[in-house]
Amino acid sequence: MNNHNIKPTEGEMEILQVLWQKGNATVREVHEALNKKDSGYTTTLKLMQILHEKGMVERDTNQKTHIYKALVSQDKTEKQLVNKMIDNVFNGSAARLVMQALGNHSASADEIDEIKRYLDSLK
Amino acid sequence: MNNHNIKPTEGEMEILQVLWQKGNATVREVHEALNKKDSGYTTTLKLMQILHEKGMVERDTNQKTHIYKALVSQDKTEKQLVNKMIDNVFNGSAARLVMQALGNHSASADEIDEIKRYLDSLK
DNA sequence: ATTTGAATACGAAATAATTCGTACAACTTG
DNA sequence: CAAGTTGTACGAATTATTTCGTATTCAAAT
Repeated sequence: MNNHNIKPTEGEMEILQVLWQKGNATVREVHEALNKKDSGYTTTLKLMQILHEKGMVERDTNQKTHIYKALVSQDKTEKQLVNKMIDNVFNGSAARLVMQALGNHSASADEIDEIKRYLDSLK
Repeated sequence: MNNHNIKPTEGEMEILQVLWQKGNATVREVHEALNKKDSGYTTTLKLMQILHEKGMVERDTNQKTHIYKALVSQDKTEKQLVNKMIDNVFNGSAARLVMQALGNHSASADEIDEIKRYLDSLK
């Protein structure tokens, strides 16, 4: 099995987000998308280089300005983080996490309908 | 407002879990509940002392063996972590987190039923 | 061609988190 | 009561993560 123990740090996750959203991007684009006032350009660069070392992103170095692209799948990475949270925080109960997530302002009526439809499709 | 920026680390969370579950416990009880083969008793002790410094737990020091109890609410702490994940990982969409959590082996048929009942109760 | 600006490389400092070693205090119990 | 056991205290080592400083390269503009 391939992508076994990917465990992006928090900083790495922020960058992966941007790459997933944009498809591919330069360091500057990522840095600006993140719009961090508390850390500089070279910090973002370094983090992206680390992601590359770890094999989580690839980059095209044909031009002077490298272009990055995520190699790890958004879906798998998300699942991994969610599973980790289910284990660490909710004692293994996916249901408890779901209910905690829904007992939130964040879940609108529309979202709830969407989830119900999804649940039905699982049957 | 009181509990403003609680952000337990991963190790701290594990301990809080045990305290929430047991109501209160000694360091040894927590350490054994965690059953970590890779770190010793004094590590658990230290972490619990840090939790105390940070005001997340209280302890009864009347006996030689101190008895710890969580001060932060399980519900609030869980909500905080879930909201953080919704923001950081799912771009603000609770629904996406829920679906990711359910598209898992971890969600059994029983759990799915339970969630459906819960969703109905929200209407 | 020289200067300037924007990029990468990368070691190392700064910060955060975990883990441990060891001193010492308080209770067994033989 | 002496010896062993179990506990806390806490500084310091270790490890992980983030951040930065600075050298260097490349390309564009003067």
